[in-house]
Amino acid sequence: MREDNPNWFLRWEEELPSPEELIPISQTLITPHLALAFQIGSPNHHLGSKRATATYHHHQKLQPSTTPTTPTLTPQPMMMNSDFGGGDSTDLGSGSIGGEPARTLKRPRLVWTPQLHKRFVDAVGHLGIKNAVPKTIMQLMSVEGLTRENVASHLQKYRLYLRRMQGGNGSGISGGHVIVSDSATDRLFASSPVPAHFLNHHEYLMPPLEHPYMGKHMITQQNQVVRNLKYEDSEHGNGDGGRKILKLFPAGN
DNA sequence: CTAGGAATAT
DNA sequence: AATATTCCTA
Repeated sequence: MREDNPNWFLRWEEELPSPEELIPISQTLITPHLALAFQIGSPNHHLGSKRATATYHHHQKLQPSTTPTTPTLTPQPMMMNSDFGGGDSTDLGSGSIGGEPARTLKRPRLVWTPQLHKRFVDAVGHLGIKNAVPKTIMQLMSVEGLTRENVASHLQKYRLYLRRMQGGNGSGISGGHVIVSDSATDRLFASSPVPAHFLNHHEYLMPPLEHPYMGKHMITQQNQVVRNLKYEDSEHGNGDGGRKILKLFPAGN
């Protein structure tokens, strides 16, 4: 029962409760509008204590691994499970009531799943260092609902991770495989191969691979669904189903 | 005014 | 620890 067990993930996975068992608690019990109107931040009570078994708020649509037809990304802790017939229609804050999109409503904390992170790394890897900035990354990832801030924050962390790795490890990078993986913090980051550009102190070199998608839809808004991206898929620790356009939560719009 | 990035805050 | 928000600068 160690975390260093290479199978911990699988084991953990098997013990995951069925989705039905963990979706009941949700912030969607209250429509975004009502919540806003009544100034109810979130159904989450802020326990002044320290240890509070975080009750996951809000759920997402299920993502059948064998059915990549529904590339709805799940920001929630749940990856491909066994069989699960398309259980969707769990409209999150899609309260399209009145016609006023529940903007100004606090989005739930984004959970960077390995899948999401993979997209992130892919994007960063394909953009050069020069172009790997929050906005661009966000656009390339084309995850609906993902904000620039989300990416910026993650990018900051990611860079710290890379730095830590350059300094205290010389024989880290070998064709894209890093061997250092210690802190739990690094687990997520370690789940995706690190693009060489960021590790090698390449000052400023690295011809940014132009994507046919880039430069096309330079939308300043994040509510736009961009084109399909073709991502290479290398299965590593996570069982990845399919990837296309990911969707976080049907909030805005 | 927009956006990146480090520093803080939760 | 993981994300979010704030603050400063380009």
